[in-house]
Amino acid sequence: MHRWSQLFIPTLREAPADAEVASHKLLLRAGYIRQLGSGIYSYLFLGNRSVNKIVAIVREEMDKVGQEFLLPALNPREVWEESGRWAVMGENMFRLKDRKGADLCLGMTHEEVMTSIARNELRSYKQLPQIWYQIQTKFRDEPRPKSGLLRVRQFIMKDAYSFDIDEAGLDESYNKHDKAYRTIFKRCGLDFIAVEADSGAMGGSASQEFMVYTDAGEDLIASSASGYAANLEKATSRLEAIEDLAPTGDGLPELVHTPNQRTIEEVGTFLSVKPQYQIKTMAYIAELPKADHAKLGKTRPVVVFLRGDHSLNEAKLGAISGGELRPMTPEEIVEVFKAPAGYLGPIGVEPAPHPKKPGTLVILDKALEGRTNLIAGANKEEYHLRNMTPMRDFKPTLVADVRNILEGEGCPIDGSPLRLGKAVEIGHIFKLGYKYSKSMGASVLNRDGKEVTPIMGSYGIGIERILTSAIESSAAANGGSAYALHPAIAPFQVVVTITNVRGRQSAGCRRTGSR
RNA sequence: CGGGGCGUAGCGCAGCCUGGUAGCGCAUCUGCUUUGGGAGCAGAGGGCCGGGGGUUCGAAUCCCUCCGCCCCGACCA
Repeated sequence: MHRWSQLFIPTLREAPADAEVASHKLLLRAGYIRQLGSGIYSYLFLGNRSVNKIVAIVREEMDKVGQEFLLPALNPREVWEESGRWAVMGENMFRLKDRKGADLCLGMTHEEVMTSIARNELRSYKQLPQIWYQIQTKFRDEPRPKSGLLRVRQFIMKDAYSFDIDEAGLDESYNKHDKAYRTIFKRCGLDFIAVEADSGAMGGSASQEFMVYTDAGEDLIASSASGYAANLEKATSRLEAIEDLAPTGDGLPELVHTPNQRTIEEVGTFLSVKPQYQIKTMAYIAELPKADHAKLGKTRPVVVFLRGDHSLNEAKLGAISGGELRPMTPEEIVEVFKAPAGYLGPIGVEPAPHPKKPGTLVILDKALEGRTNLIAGANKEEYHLRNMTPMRDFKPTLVADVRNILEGEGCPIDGSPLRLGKAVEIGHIFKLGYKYSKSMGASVLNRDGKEVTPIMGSYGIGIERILTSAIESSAAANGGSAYALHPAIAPFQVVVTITNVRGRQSAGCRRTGSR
């Protein structure tokens, strides 16, 4: 039992001006945390109690599937060189030198260290599967720490790693984590949602993020009543069928004079055609990764055709094009299209025959598949074309889903309306594959006495994010100025307060309060 | 890193434009009163005005520079 009057709980009537999001203000005001620097926070008594309770829940559930380790936060350069991430992590990694001048870094994640242990110790398939986890402080020199505890440079993560003999084993380890995570978040009282995530350049076969809807979040996710849920970078939707325009003239592409009509809106108004009957042309340059330089060159033009009222999802496009995307300069546009922006379209653009072959990568968004008689730029100043029909009048390098879905569109499972909203990621489970076990040379002997590379998974939970997202959710339901935590993660479950000091009975209770 | 903003008492702010060495609310401390919903009255303490340099008789106020923090964009727990 603690006596409030003797505790250090520095509450604030007013939130410091630096605090923007609700959880940040409230954590400060309730005396849970204090800021030390950008993205660096001290957890005071109350904050630490909550964190400890969350950690206890995480540990309890994780002990059901794995074994707890504690790895060093201070890592020598060598292991990170082996995986290639000493270079990849760039500025995000805190680096330092020891007195002898040797390079060290502060761990941002621990695939390398875990794999080095696995490599040194695991010899036989009989030792697999293994699930090793830890609850430890991570360091990341974020480009922009923000929103209080939501995005910081030092935070507590539960990170777990699985080693299996084959994919079936990985599936099992992955599913165990999926289950454990759901239990953990439920016990913490969170209203969470599991979404399909972009596995990105890491090249894993599956990846799931656990998200909590909140405006303070940085991700956009879509979900529907059917149970479908996905990160916007992955989300697809069912579109209502559109009855195409009737062809004009002979039904073949027909030039229309459209002086000074450049945007979708302008052309639409000018020709009295809604945006969904138009083709939007987007022009990018992909700065390709070094591995592709020999084959595809340093950069390649990427041209995308979208439905007029749709917007491009750069993450989806980036996954297809590879490399970093940037918009074309006016000069580059003229080079590729032979026309200035405002009149761009498919005709005359030379598509690469295959995504892996050099040349302009031309992508037709799936939403335009099967459409006919669309309006598009003519690649000729002051002209557009009617009757444009994809695949008949032009062929892209490939057809792909590269658009952003919109709120209310039908979900791909049963067509029920999609809810789109910002969310915070509280956990992520990820089928890693062989990336680290291979690059770092981990292997075990299989049943046949042959050396095989174990397959890995990695799984993370942001401890503080459980706290912050819980507060964000509660604050949102209370007008932003108040919150309540689930007893499982609240610093205290019961506070006894005397409301009438004159009442002898209650005054006498002072010393007998319970936890 | 690019763009925007801020840095004056523990917290929230005013003063800066139109230089004359600092003020308000809350909090804190003392005393008295009060006591069923974050008390009232009276009094008190507390400020390197982010750091350094410059202009000036004189700088919180003007100029230069550095530092820090927040917000908007590329990352991820």
